Amino acid sequence: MTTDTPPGPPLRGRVEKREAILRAAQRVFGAKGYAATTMDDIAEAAEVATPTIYNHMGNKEQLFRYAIGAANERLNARTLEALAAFPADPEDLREALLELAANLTRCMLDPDAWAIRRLIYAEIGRFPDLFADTVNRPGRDASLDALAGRMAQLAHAGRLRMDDPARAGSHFIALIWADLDAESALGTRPVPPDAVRRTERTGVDAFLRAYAP
Amino acid sequence: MTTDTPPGPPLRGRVEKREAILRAAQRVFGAKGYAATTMDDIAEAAEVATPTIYNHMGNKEQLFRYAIGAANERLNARTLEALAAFPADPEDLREALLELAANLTRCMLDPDAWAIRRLIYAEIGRFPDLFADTVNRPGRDASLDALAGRMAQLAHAGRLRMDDPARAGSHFIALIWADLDAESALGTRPVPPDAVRRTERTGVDAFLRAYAP
Amino acid sequence: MTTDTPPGPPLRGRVEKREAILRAAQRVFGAKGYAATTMDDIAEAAEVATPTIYNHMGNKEQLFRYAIGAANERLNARTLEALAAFPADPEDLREALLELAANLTRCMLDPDAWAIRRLIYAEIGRFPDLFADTVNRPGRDASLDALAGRMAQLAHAGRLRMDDPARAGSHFIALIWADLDAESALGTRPVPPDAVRRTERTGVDAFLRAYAP
Amino acid sequence: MTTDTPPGPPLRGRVEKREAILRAAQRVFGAKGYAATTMDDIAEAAEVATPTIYNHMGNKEQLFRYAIGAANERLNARTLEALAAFPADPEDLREALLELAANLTRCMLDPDAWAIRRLIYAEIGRFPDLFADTVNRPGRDASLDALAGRMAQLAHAGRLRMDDPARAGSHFIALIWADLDAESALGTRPVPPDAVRRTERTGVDAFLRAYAP
DNA sequence: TATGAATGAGAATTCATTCAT
DNA sequence: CATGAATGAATTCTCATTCAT
Repeated sequence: MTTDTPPGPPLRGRVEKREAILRAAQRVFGAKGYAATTMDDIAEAAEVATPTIYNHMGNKEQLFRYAIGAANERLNARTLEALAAFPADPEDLREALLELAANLTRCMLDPDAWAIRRLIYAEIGRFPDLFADTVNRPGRDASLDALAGRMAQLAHAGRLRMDDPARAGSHFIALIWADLDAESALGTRPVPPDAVRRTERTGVDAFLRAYAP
Repeated sequence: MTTDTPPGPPLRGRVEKREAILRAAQRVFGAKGYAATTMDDIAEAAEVATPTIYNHMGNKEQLFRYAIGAANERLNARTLEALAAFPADPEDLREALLELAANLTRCMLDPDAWAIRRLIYAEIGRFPDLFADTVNRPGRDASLDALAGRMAQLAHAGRLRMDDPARAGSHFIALIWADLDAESALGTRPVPPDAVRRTERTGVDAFLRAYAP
Repeated sequence: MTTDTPPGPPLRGRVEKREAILRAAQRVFGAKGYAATTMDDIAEAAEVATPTIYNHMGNKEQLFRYAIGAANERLNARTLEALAAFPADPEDLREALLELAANLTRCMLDPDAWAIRRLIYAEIGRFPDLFADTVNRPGRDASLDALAGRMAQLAHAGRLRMDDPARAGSHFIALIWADLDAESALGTRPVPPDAVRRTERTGVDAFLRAYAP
Repeated sequence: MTTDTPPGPPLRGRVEKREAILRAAQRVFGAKGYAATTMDDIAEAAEVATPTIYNHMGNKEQLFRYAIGAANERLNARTLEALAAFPADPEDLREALLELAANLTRCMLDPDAWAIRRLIYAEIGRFPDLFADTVNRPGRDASLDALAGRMAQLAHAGRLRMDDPARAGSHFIALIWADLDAESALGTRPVPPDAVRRTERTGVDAFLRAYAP
């Protein structure tokens, strides 16, 4: 075949290299923060020459945005998955909520999730739109909406009682998370599984006391 | 009289210089993050020559620790104050909890508090002991202990019912804070006061439903 | 049929590509100087891929030489043309010299000519042979020789009086050019036509006073 | 005298360092051009650490402007000196003009002068104001004004005849310079002294023929 | 003690050039 | 041949830190 300009994504060539760069960037940025991470660090981690990063990503800031965006997408997908697994009309509500809580804390305690969260906290000053555009909008909002939907279903089914399903969702998250952030020293210290379980259980129970009909 | 501070805004004595450096460091670190802040930035903000900072603080890392420590102390004092203001045996429990909630969120939404929180999130990777030694131990723990004490008092007085006062305190904080972090875009966006009030109110009410006898 | 040149302004054949590269190189080198010009700049201006330049021209230095050479050739041709247009035995000598002066200054004030002149000034340090081999020899020398020939003719015809026709030619050029270089800010500022005319006229008149019999 | 600056010229003070940097910059820029000169080159030539250059000069462009400005000043001073040495009412006009011519060509053929001239030609594209602000205004204009003044004096004394002294000055310069630029290959090749003398002499003679009363 | 000046060690980014197709 | 991708080697500029006063 002659060359008939391969149609499709304009970004051509070694897609694998692009992927490797993004993965490496997530890893290194997550470990060292934005400013302390050098492009050479990432190049080395990705096993690529430094200029290759510039060819693919433009500059450090762009790379950061791409990396955050990609990581966030991955993480949000897992959160939505956890929510999707929640049964429409659970037989044992407490049991179902406990499992949901376990799934959610697992997502939130994941080292990658912590890394991203720390990065966003750290850099929101210099990337003010990052939170709104990249993180909150497509990620957190979607998850909270989905959770609110579940809450509304439960209310409609008479299993819970609430005025504002979105608020109930927030409260659910707040209660099962409680002070796990402090316990894990912002993700830098593993939390013993039974401490997590206990936090989830007491959270779910408080939630049920507050929202059971 | 030792120091005859020359009139006007001019050069200060010894201790005042140290104070000025610490204040400047809190301000600049808080605004730009650790790595993006230069010693010259701080020197300029403190109206001091750069080597003076080294004379007083040793090096950048030390300065950071001192600055975080000082800021944290100030912030914690205010939190403890808020807790101390809680009446021992409130007449109207809901009213008292609402006021406590308002005091606590005021502390937590304070721009300085956000700046410190962001810094700690950002740098905990490179200052692993910072959280444990400087922040959590003398600060958060004290506050949570004080709150737990209040909860225990209320339980003992039969106003609330709970197994674990510390946990109840965590739940209280969690509920009145709910998603104020997202609402304020991690402290980079002001939250309308009535949104804060609503969050506090729904939080307090959920708490009361969960913990009232 | 090997090439099925896609329609539009598309890829050219072999020689046209070489031409396009040379033209682009003259343009870009002329605008930005040697060191500040990147091969990618030229590739983009020539609508060619960068390696194609290497295929055709070897390397940056070679390309520079080729480009300077080609531009110089073009410019010199125009100068020689102007000289050729000078009548062998002009009726009105002053008129004829004025026209010659106008033709020559037009060549010398041409933006392309300025660009090349600036380039040569700039790079003669790093391309010492450039001036001798590429510019002076086939270009300037030829023009000055031709001008000297004209002068000799005029002397022989008794219209002018001189010892050294080459020197007279230099003086002619010098006088009609006078400080047009400064007036045009080395070619970066247009000179009003009547200022040019005045310079030519006063130059020609001084020349005639100096060289008329 | 407190400080007896350690022996030799090794460690300098403050102003001396600035001077050394400027001298080195003139030398290196003059030899290699703006873009091809690195700050490290200059630092090495000045026996200074690279950041010291930034402390003193800001950045490369600033340094270039300072260097050009300083060199230009020096050169112009010498040109004005040459003009000042011209006698108010010379006994032998031709002799005086020959001496002036010799002084002027000496200034103009000076390697430093050539270096600056080449730099300005080279960089006027990227420093459009350089010529107008730094070079032409305080330098060339002053010299040409002074020369025009001399011409006017000579005209007033009846030694020369002219309409426009400034133009006569330009013509003088043009004639005594003639094609010395080409002869010296833009300053990269020494011109034998007697070739210079001959150019001056023929120039002065042509000038006298054109402007003698 | 406080400071203006100096510097060694990087860091982001660019560029001429070469592969592999 | 032409080209998209890749890279080693700079280059400008910054910064924490130290001297010398």
